[in-house]
Amino acid sequence: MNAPDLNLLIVLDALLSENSVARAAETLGLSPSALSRSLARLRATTGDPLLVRAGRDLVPTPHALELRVQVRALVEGAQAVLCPCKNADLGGLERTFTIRANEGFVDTFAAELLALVMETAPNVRLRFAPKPDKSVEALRMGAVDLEIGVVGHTGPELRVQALFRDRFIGVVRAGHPLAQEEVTPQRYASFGHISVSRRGQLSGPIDNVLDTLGLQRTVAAIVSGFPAALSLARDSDLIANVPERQTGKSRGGMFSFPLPVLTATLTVSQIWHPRFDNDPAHRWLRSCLRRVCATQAPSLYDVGAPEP
DNA sequence: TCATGCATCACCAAGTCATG
DNA sequence: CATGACTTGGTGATGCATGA
Repeated sequence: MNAPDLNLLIVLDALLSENSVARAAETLGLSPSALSRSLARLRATTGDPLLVRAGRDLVPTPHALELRVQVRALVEGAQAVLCPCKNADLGGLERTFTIRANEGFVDTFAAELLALVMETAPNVRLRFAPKPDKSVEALRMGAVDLEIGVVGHTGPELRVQALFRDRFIGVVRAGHPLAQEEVTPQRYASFGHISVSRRGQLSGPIDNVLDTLGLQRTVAAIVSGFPAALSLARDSDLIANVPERQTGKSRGGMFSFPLPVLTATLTVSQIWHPRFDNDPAHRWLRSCLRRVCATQAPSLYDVGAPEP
């Protein structure tokens, strides 16, 4: 039996990352011709064209797209095996971790997390990326190291670990008429609301609950993040509905109240790709996040799962 | 139409490995 | 140890697609 040349995996990984023979060659320090020949061997080995011409560019075949994530994980796994001690020395570790989290989480936890990280690994940088969407592709491709959020439709292979529970509360400006008396569902619904939605959705779970009570609220504004909602509420008579734990630092001087309608609590989790399961530096970062979240939300930190 | 960028092919050199 | 087959990567040439 002829064993396949495993070096071809590295070539395939570069090709599927760049979608270009020339750029992949540059990445690997080879000539375009040498890489083109490697691509020919890959085609012969897999029995699939893998990349086909589309005008001036190359585009991956469906089979290549299927292989992309697997090949990336294999190459990174091999690199981890061959350099196992590279990341074990946290004091000398130089690495940038990309954490995708909403602004509220960054406001609340980033400073303490950074302090904890710097204590052990002074050369590590944290990049907090916005959440334009909930695409799992960035986790799969390694563009994002950790995702922080409520688990939705994640990829089946992704690892999830609960960090803390949160709940939505209502927030209005100081001196708001709502703060003068008990907040009943009727009074709550009678004021204008600010909806937080990246996709610009007008209604959500709160509307469903109000609907069962025969009530309807008016959403006067839609914003993409919780800090923006609080800022708008501070200067208007609108009600912002935000998660309690992730907005603690931004609500100073405002009136906060439990929602007068029953809504589900949120479980905020850290989510990562299994390729990082055994990466010492990644494991350490996950433990730092758990520690910070446990410190900042001790009464709610009762959902933690053991680190795999 | 022509310049440019890109992938691929033909040919050559260097290294590896099996064989006598 | 010498030799030949095989593999891999480089150079240069070629063909194709695109945009000015």
